[in-house]
Amino acid sequence: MIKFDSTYLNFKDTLFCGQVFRFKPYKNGFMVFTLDKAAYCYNEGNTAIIESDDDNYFHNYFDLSRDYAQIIDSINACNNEKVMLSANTYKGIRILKQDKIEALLSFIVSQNNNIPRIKSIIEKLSSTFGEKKRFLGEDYFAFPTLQALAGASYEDLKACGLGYRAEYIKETAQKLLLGELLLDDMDKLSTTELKKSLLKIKGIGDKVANCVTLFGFGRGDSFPVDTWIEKIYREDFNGTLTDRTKISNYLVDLFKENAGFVQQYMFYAKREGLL
DNA sequence: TCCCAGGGTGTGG
DNA sequence: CCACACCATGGG
Repeated sequence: MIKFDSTYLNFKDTLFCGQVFRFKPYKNGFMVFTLDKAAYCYNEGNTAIIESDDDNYFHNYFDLSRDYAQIIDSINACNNEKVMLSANTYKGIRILKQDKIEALLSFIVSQNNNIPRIKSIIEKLSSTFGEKKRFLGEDYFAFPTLQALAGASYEDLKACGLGYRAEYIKETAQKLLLGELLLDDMDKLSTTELKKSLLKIKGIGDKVANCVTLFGFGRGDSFPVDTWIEKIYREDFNGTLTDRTKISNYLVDLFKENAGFVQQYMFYAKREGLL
């Protein structure tokens, strides 16, 4: 069990802010699934509590070694009211350090899709192709192995709701399985070079690449721009650019290594109606 | 029925 | 380089 101050760790906001898709309400909090692991997470008073069978893994997963007070302080020096309001309201969000492969495949699913459907597709992929597991008396399914996804038929993949993304998932799983894509070797690349490498994968454009560098590789100098962020840029930054790649580059340049955190605070704030 | 969703690819200019 | 049709699917 892990106990942690809840000032910068709010499970509801961290899970619902759109960075992750495998979790469900459970008792006083949530059950969170990643790869083949599970954790029961809840806030109680000023304490955040994580019960799992692999505390080391979840300590890293929830990014517990990072000083979020420093990030919030740094953002509060930016002199932009909308940015500061978002960050201070949702300072309980942490950027999860997700598994690279799970993040990459999950955000391929996310393209031109909405969050409830992304969740349901990934759940169905897991229940169809993943190993059945059990934690705290609850059944769940592990994220599918590369072997399972690479060997799946398009028919079975589409039955999970993937639509035209089925071929992206299968082809990417095959490349990962065969070692044609070595994500761990890409850790040493600069973020610019890393994005360039990810863009070579069919099904990954600038937005998904930014999600993978941020949520899978922990690169703060990423700013995924989707329809919501484009709206924020237009309405809350009074921006005039229309090309999403240029908008992303502009915002990364503005917030540097904290860009990804700003992105997530504001994305959630916009969706929650705060902005 | 059309529009939208954490967009991307392929083609034609 | 840019514009635009098209890509499955389900909810509003």
